[in-house]
Amino acid sequence: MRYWLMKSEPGDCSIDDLAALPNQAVAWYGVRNYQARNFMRDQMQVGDGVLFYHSNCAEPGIAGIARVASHAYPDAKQFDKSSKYFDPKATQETPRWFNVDVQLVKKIALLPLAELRQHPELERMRTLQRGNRLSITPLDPAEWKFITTQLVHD
DNA sequence: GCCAACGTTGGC
DNA sequence: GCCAACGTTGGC
Repeated sequence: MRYWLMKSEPGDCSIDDLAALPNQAVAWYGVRNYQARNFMRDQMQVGDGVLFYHSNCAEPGIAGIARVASHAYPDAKQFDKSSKYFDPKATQETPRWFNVDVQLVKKIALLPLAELRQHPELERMRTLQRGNRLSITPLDPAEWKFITTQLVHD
C-alpha cells in the first residue's frame, strides 16, 4: 500500500467533476512526464491512497481523498490525433504513456497549500519543496496519516 | 500576467 | 554527451 499526491487543474477536472462521473472514477490521462508516468506504471497498485490536489488555480490545495482504481494501461489520448495529448511517436505496439484510473473516496473541505506549509510534519513533502513541478508524487505513510487523520474534516 | 524552476529537444 | 534554447508548470 502506497500513498500519492496527484495534481489536477480544476478547470480541467475538479473534485466536483470527479464526483459527477460514473463510478466517480476517471482515467488519469495526459501525464507527459516520465517520472510521473513511471510512478503510475511501475509502482501504483489498486487501492493505493491518493490526495486529490487542485493546482494552477485561485485556491491551490488538497480537495479530496481518492484511491487508485486500476493498474496502469496505455493512455488512449496518445493515439488520438485530435487530442492535445497526441504523441506521434507512440504506437499501439509500443505505447509511450500510461495511466491508471482514480476513484473518489470523499470530497473534503479544501486544505489550502498555505495551511499545509504551516505544519512542520509536512515540511519534507515533495509537493511543498521549492521548484517541484511533478504532478504525481509519493507521500510518506506518516504524511498521509497526518493529513488524513489530523487535518481532514469532511 | 509574471517569472523561477525544471524538463525536453536537437544541433554539434 | 554537452548544453543552449525553448516550452511548461504553477504559485503568486
